[in-house]
Amino acid sequence: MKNRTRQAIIDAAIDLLAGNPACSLGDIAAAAQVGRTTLHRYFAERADLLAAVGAEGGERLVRAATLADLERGTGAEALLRLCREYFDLGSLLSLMFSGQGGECWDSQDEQFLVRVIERGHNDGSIDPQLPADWVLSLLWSQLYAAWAYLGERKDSSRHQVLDLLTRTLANALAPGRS
Amino acid sequence: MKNRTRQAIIDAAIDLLAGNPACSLGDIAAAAQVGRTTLHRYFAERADLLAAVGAEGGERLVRAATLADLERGTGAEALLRLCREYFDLGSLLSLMFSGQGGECWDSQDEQFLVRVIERGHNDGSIDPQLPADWVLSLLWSQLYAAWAYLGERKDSSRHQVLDLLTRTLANALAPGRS
DNA sequence: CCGCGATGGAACAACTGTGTTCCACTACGA
DNA sequence: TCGTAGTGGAACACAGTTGTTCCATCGCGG
Repeated sequence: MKNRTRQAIIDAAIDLLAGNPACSLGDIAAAAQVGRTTLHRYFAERADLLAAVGAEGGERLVRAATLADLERGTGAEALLRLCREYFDLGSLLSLMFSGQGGECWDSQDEQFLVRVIERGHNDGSIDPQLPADWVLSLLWSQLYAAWAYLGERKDSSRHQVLDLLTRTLANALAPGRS
Repeated sequence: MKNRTRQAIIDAAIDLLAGNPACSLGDIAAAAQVGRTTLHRYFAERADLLAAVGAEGGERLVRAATLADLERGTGAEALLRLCREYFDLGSLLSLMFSGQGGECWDSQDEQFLVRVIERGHNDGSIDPQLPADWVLSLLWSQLYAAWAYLGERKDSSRHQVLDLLTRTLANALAPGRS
């Protein structure tokens, strides 16, 4: 099963690189339960593996965005649905946030999200005083915070943390009560 | 001026480590406009430099917390003042957030902040449904987001970004409008 | 049973970062 | 002028990572 092995390597790479972007290929190979030789057989250079990880990450992001059905409801509702889908991406979040997210983040996708936020500006569900790119920064940083929070405190359930995340994010984006 | 050199090295280390926690000592020495030999003369091992950076970071954090005068006003007001002070710490934020913040983060300081947040729970300025440690995660993640946002978009002024940060953080912490 | 694809291990050279030693240079005060 | 503290450069050995080559092993279908 060639694809099997390839996928195992990419999955392990995502997990390890999320925690330590400078981790060695030997560590990744070990985590994937694969010899370092085999890893090099699939990805000749480190850069090749990073590219594959970036591509995989990009796919997962697009898939999550599709699942979120961003056209439906108000801008804020769509963004919160996206937030829930992204939260399920797990350690990929750390990789996008701390690592070189530029590798897999398509500016086309970003433009799409900006339009969703602007929809929220117009329908009154997102404070128009918050620029769209600031809202995106906020989304990513809170996603990362929630993921890290879940990792540190094993006693809180995934659902509880997701609830905190959506509550604070929704509040942060809501227009003032004036 | 021995202290002069030492401080230049630490400052350069904070700036460079914030961007790349795995950067080489040679890079840090160059950024500090100091020979690598001199760097090793002040900090025999890499760990020694990291410890000094941690100590410096801890001092700056405590100083910022003191300036914020956390005993005054409601819990939320105190936290927002702290946020403003922390924002001025600049690249140190990245180091605390992405890097091994555990090096300089004193659990005693953390307990103090937890009490401030609990004060906010009691005086009605912070949503009691948000656990104190989640509020802290939120504070750090939004601080980091704001700092990164400012770094990417040189056209937005420090004041504008700080305004966005305090607005969204204040909203996120506010109790529900029910 | 044989061949073949996939794999893992061992060994290697090249490179980078680290820590050390030694020597030369400069500034400054006695 | 001399001595000394602070510094920088060159060179070295050492360790870890990387990329490569070669060979041995395992499973499976012909």
